[in-house]
Amino acid sequence: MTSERYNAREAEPKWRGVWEQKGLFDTRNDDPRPKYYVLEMFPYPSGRIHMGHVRNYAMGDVVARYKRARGFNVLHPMGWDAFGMPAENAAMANKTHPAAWTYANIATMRDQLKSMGLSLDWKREIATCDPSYYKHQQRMFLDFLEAGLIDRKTAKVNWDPVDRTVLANEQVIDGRGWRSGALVEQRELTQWFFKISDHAQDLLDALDGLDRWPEKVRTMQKNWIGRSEGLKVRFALDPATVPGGEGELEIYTTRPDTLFGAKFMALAPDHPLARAAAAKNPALAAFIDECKRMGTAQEAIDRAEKKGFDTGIRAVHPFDPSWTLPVYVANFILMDYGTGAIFGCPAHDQRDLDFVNAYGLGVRPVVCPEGTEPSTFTVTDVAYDGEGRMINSRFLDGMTPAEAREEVAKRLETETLNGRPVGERKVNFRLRDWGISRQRYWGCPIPVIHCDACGVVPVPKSDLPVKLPDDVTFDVPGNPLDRHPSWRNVPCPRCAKPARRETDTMDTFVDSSWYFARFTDPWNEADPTDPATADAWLPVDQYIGGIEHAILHLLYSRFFMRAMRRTGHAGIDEPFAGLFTQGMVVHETYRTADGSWVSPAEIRILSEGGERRAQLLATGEPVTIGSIEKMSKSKRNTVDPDDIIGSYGADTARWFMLSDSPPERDVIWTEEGVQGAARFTQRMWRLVNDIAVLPRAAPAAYGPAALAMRKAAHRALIRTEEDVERLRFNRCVAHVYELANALQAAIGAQETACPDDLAAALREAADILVAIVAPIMPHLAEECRSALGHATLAAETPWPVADRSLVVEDEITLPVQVNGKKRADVTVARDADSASIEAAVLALDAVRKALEDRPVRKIIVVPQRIVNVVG
RNA sequence: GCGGGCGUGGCGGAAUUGGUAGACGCGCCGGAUUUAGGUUCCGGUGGCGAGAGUCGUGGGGGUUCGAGUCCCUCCGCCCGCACCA
Repeated sequence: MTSERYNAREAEPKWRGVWEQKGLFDTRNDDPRPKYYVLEMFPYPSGRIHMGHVRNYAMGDVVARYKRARGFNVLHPMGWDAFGMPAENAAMANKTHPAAWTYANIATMRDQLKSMGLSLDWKREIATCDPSYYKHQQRMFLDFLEAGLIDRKTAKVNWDPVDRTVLANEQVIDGRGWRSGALVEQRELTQWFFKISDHAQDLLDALDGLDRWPEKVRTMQKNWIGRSEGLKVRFALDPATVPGGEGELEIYTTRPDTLFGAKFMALAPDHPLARAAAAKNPALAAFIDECKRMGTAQEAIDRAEKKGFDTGIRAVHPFDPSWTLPVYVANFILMDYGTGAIFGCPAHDQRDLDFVNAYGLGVRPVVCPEGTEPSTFTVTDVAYDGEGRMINSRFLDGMTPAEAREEVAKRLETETLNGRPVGERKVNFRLRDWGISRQRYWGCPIPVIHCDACGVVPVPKSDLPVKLPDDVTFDVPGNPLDRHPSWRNVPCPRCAKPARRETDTMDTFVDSSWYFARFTDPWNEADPTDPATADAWLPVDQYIGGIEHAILHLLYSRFFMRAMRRTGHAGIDEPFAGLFTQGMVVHETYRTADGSWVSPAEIRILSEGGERRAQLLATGEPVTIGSIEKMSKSKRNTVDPDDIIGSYGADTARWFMLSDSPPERDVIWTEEGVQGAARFTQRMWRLVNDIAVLPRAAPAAYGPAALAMRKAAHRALIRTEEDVERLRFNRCVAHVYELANALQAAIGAQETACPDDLAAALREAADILVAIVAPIMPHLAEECRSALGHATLAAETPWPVADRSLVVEDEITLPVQVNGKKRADVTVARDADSASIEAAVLALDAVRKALEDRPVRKIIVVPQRIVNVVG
């Protein structure tokens, strides 16, 4: 009976030292055991770790430690997503260098992560801002360029006026830059693009094979890729109405079945035909200008009402030369989707309906819902986009829309205009190419040189890396590389004449698109990967991170893996076989009377008669308890992991993080919850010490109490296995509590000396308890294992072998229902047949009473489950 | 508007996937130990009822011997995408 408390502050560093000294978590590539690669999304070195990191890395560490105990060769590495804007902002604000700021943050955060007791292979640590990393990224850029995976083109791009850089479509959220929050403008710039859209179909198809990804993420990617099947249709233009002899207008539609409901054509404001018409029509030109002004901000586009301008051009209906349609320029048509032109069918498209209602162009329904009389079917304010039968559509009448689509496609494919088919089937994707050029300093330089004579010349691979110059300043806005002559001006590698380096750097999402592959062989100086080693480790078996990367990082990585395969750096397509997206850490918010936010560390919670109140620690001033929100600096509702680890220990923080809330949901951080977790560490320690003093024995047989103990232990073991495999950590925690409760009850029930059989059962149960706690609270597990007299470390102890025969009961107690309501229990032999169970059930007083003399109509016996008597 | 998810005690959540609703934790109530306790231990804790019971998983309906779980319908909340032709 020990009265000594478990001292996490002393024990935790001690055990970490032992693990490190024995190199327990260093992973060898030549280890013959089956591999398991578990990876958490690597952090941006922002300064200090936050509770979100603690949650993320605690989850990954449980998986890593569990799989290691199960005999896998586990790869569990850590690195730093170290390029990016905040380092430049810090450099501007503090007159430091981005590298100095970044590496200092890395040093701090590495220590913090180490204090969590994570079983990481630190020998594989990488930082993306290190030339030893980005050198290989530049090499792959050149390989991709050779393989035709990269394009340089002028395109309308998203320009962030605050960060003064280009953003990818994926980085524009609600029309604003994902970092700066500034309204994004559209600009024409020459940029480097990864041709991700060439892989759209493959990226879409392969989603079906990612069965260990959350359905939600797959759906989001599916929608983002945005495949649609349709028809390109070329409309002849009435020669009398065109500005400059244009003969035709090509549109894209997914609803060719509604062609007989067409009421107008519409062009994007920057469509060539619109420009040509505007050249001769000042009013139209003014309208287009107005659209463009609106168009600079994505958000304005979303809110703008439907506006159009009649160009006076008439388009000829493909099925009727005598039928012409007005051609409008409209503000809701996008130049970069389809062909930048549409035909409008108001009856069956809400947008088109709004448009004709504004311009008085009329509506003609061509699809009639089943059960509605065609002659009375009208569309006024709400477009009908459902199924039905074709009407008002000549040779299509009576068909379903699907049949009509096929019929129209068939006819238009064979019809010709100017010697080419009028219609052409076309699959369209919403996914655009990935623009990677950024006008920033703190990123991976794009390894090309611009020569007036030779054009774009790749930097010879032997000259890599193209290192960032150190001597830069951030006192003026813009890209310091642009104004660094000695770095920028270089001879052309091809003709040796004066030339200029590319001063754009790569989007930081490029850095994170292959780091998981680099971890497989981070020491390789010659190549980005050793393909055989990469293929042996990849795909990542379990990837864990936030849902915010559902599209950006995960889609880019999937593309990059394919590109690496094409260029011989790996042999697989999909980087992440299993993906888990964890929830956020949230906390109550607090405000003083004047409305300013107060941090949890500054207040005291008082509870009186079930009412919770808060007051300021310093002054006693009352504080309002507000809603539960994501931890954020602005609302000051953060809790510093250092403080928690300092006062309670890493194990308590890890334990609480994984208790209660399912890992995919948000977890509410509460002081009471942490204290509960801390209480359990002490309880576990006492329990283990109580058992450690019991005699060691090898009993010949186990009595009922000992057997019950063994059953409880093996049941907890089996359930924990199931739940760790499915990442249901909250249930794992519950199993631990249940076993601890059972152990405590068994010890408490002993009034005299503990018999040998029970002592042995308790020791076995304690070992199992330590084993199932170990992945979550690894330091405490070591201390307990040592107290129980074992010489080996918990971290290198194989997972206990569950005895499944123990959890199979000889006798089982079945609930007995009468007409669906539980009235009794019946205990029968496990393999009792239905007839004997029925007899036993009918003999029960409670059953006879519940039946109230009604005859038994039926008895349902569900083996091992339940009995229901129907009377 | 389109797509996805969710709704269970005072709170976080379990429920073997159609089979005893509320595991486990937090909180709360009572008792014991303690000079004291923000320690530890024991007991209790969905509502109503003295009790046998009875009601109960957002509301209503259905399928079934049996529904938190399946179907229909309504209500509420959350997330993602959004003029994509």
